[in-house]
Amino acid sequence: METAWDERLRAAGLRVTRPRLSVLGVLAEHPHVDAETIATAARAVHPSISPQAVYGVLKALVGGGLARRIEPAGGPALYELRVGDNHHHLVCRECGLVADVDCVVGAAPCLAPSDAAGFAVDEAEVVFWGLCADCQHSGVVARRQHGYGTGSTSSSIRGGVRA
Amino acid sequence: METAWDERLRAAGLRVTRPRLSVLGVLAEHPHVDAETIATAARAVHPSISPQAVYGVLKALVGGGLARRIEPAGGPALYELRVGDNHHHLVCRECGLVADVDCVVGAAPCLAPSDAAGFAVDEAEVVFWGLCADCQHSGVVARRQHGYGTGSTSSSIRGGVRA
DNA sequence: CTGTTCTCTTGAGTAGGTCAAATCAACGCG
DNA sequence: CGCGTTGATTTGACCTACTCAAGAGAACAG
Repeated sequence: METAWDERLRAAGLRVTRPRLSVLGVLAEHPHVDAETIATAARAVHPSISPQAVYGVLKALVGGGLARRIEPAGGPALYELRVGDNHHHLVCRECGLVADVDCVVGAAPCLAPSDAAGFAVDEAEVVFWGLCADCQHSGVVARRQHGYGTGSTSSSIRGGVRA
Repeated sequence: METAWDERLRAAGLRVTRPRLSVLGVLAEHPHVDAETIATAARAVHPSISPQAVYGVLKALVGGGLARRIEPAGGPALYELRVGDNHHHLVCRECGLVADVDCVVGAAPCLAPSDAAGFAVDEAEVVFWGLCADCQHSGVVARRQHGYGTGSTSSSIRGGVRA
């Protein structure tokens, strides 16, 4: 899938650099990943990339509208390339797996709270919490809760299922 | 408002202690506060309370179903006493003010994503992002984004408007 | 009043970021 | 194609929000 990242970067007013292309490559392969995982995976392509560079790149991508940042409670921020289509997320309490869901009730009714209390709402963020198919069959009873894992310096790539 | 916190604590299988009553008192006055602010306010009532005690108390309260924890992206966790009624939140991007909103479309339609992708969903979390009435009139253009404030060791009490 | 058990205090440690200064590379210009 | 400007990356320090562990202290049943 030869995407023209060059053009998209330039269109956003950003320079085309190796670190940025590496990060975009990782994001294209793994729908929902945290910064650390991105750094690890990107290093396979561009070994000299530093963790802070990843943060910088991600901030630039989010700022330029090429990526979106989501922050599920109790875990690190995740990044995805799917932007501008108002979709939401399913998060597994047990393993952290994230899947996309299209907007619940059509276009953007989520943008209309029953009573906005004077707020000018510009975005509605919806997160569905539950157990993914695998974890349901593992007999586990939602241990994850919130709090950072049991010391496992996680770096597992959390693939996401497209809804 | 003389609430029988004693009974509610005991009903949840928790002991009745001074720190717990102090924290409950603060939460009753301020609908959506972070742990640090709770600690500061609680110290006015019970000076010897430690920050860690506050974390412990909050964990106990959440575990016992007396409080709820919400974690808006880009900021510290907030706690509230309103539990068990499936309501959602409006968050101001500028000042962080949080207001409650009742469930958008009646009972719990939020619990039915269009395609659950095999997940067993047990909760739907909805956050509406925008600008509160005050910040709209201040001519500011959403500077907050995410990231911890400009060094101000914040302790401002963020009151919440009941929707 | 006494003992058990839970809770709080104290202190140390951690993940997941942020910010600033200096080096380095992209790319428009001639 | 080389040059300079400007933006990107490296390097390194720092910070917030939170967790865990060990011991002292308080709550409550008997």
